[in-house]
Amino acid sequence: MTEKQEKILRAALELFAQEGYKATSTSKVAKRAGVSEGLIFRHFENKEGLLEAITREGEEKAKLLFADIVMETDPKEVIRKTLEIGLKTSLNEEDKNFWKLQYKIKWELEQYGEHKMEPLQRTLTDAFSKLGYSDATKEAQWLLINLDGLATRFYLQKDFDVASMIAYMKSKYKL
Amino acid sequence: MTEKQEKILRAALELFAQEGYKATSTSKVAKRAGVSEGLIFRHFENKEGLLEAITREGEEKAKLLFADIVMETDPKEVIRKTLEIGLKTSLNEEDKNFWKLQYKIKWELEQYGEHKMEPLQRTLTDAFSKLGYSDATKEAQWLLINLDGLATRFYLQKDFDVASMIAYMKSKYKL
DNA sequence: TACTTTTATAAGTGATTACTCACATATGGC
DNA sequence: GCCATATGTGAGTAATCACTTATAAAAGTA
Repeated sequence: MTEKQEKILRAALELFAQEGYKATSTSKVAKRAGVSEGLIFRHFENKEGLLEAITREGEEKAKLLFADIVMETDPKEVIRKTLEIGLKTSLNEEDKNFWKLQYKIKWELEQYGEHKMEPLQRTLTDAFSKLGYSDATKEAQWLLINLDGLATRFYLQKDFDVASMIAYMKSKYKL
Repeated sequence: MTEKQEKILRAALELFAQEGYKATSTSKVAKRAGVSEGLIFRHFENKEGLLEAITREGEEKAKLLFADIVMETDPKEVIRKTLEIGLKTSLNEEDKNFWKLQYKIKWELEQYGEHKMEPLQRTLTDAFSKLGYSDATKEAQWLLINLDGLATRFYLQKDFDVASMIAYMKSKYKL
C-alpha cells in the first residue's frame, strides 16, 4: 500500500461517510486526496473497487472489536461489552467514519450484513441463556436491534448523548 | 392535484424509496410516471420540490398515526399503540414506501427529524411516569430508539419478522 | 365563437459523471 | 547504464444529470 493509495482511501472514506457513496464523485475523491483522478482507477479498478477496499480494511477492525466479546466467558461481561461497542466505535474520527459508512451503505445499497453479526448473536444468546432468560434468542436479537437504534441516533441526531443511554441500558440489565 | 401530478408523485415515491433520492434521476421519474420530464419542473419547480411534495403528503399520514396515541389516556395503551406503529406502517405498499423513504432520507441527507417525534415522546414520558418508572424520560427515549432499530431491520433485513419482535417487546412491558 | 390561461411535450442547454488512454516519470534488478 | 515494470498524470470519452425553452394542445371563460 503506497502513500498515495492510502491518501485515496482516507479521502474516499471521509467523503463516502459524509456525502454518501453514490453522491461522491471520483473527481472529488481525487481532489481531496491530492492525486489525479486516473490514479484511482489504476489502483482500485473502479468506484466500487474503492468501496470494497475500504470495507475490507474496516472488516479487520470489526473482527478485533467482536473477538474480544466472543472470547468472553462471563455472561454479564458479554452483555456489558456488547453495549459498550457504541462507545468504542466513536473514539477516533476514522473509526467513527467507518462505522457511519457501514450504516449509510446499508440504507443506500439496501444490504443488511446479517452474517457479520452472527457470531456476536450466538454469543449473546448463550449469555442470556446462562443468565436464565426464557427466550434467550429473542433477547439477543432485541439487544442487537437496540444497537441499531442507538447507531441511528448517534450518527444522525446532533446532540444525542450515547453514553448516558448506554448507562441506562446497562442498568436495565443490572450491570 | 391533476391526474398526471399524482402519477409523478407516486412514481417519485416508489423510486426515491427504492433507489434513494440522489440516485433517482428526474428522467426516470418521468418515464415511470408516463409523462414528459419537463412536466415535473412545471409542477414541482425542481427535484427538491418533488421531495417536499411527497414529504408534505406523508406528514398528514404521520399526524393521523400519532394523534391516536397522543389522545390516549391509559398509559399501557399508549405504550401498546406506540409499539404497534411498526405494524401499522407496513400494511399497504404505499405507506411502507413512504416510511422507508423517511429513514432513507435521514441517512442520505443526515437530518434527524426529532421535532416530529416530540409530542409522542412527551406522551410516552407521561405514560411511563404514571406507571411508576423512576426515569420515565429515559425510558421513553429508549422505546423510541427501539423503534428506530426495529425500522432498520424491517426495511433492510429481508426475512425479519417484525410482528414476533413487537410481541416480545410487548411482553417485556407486560402488555 | 374568440381569447386567455393552464397543461403538456420534445428538443434542447451546459455541467458533471465514471472511466480510458496516450504518455511521462519513477523504481528496481541485472 | 539499460531495460522492464510500476506509478502517476492530464486530456480526453460518451453518457447522464437537473433544468430550460419554444411551441403546441387542452381547458376555462366571455
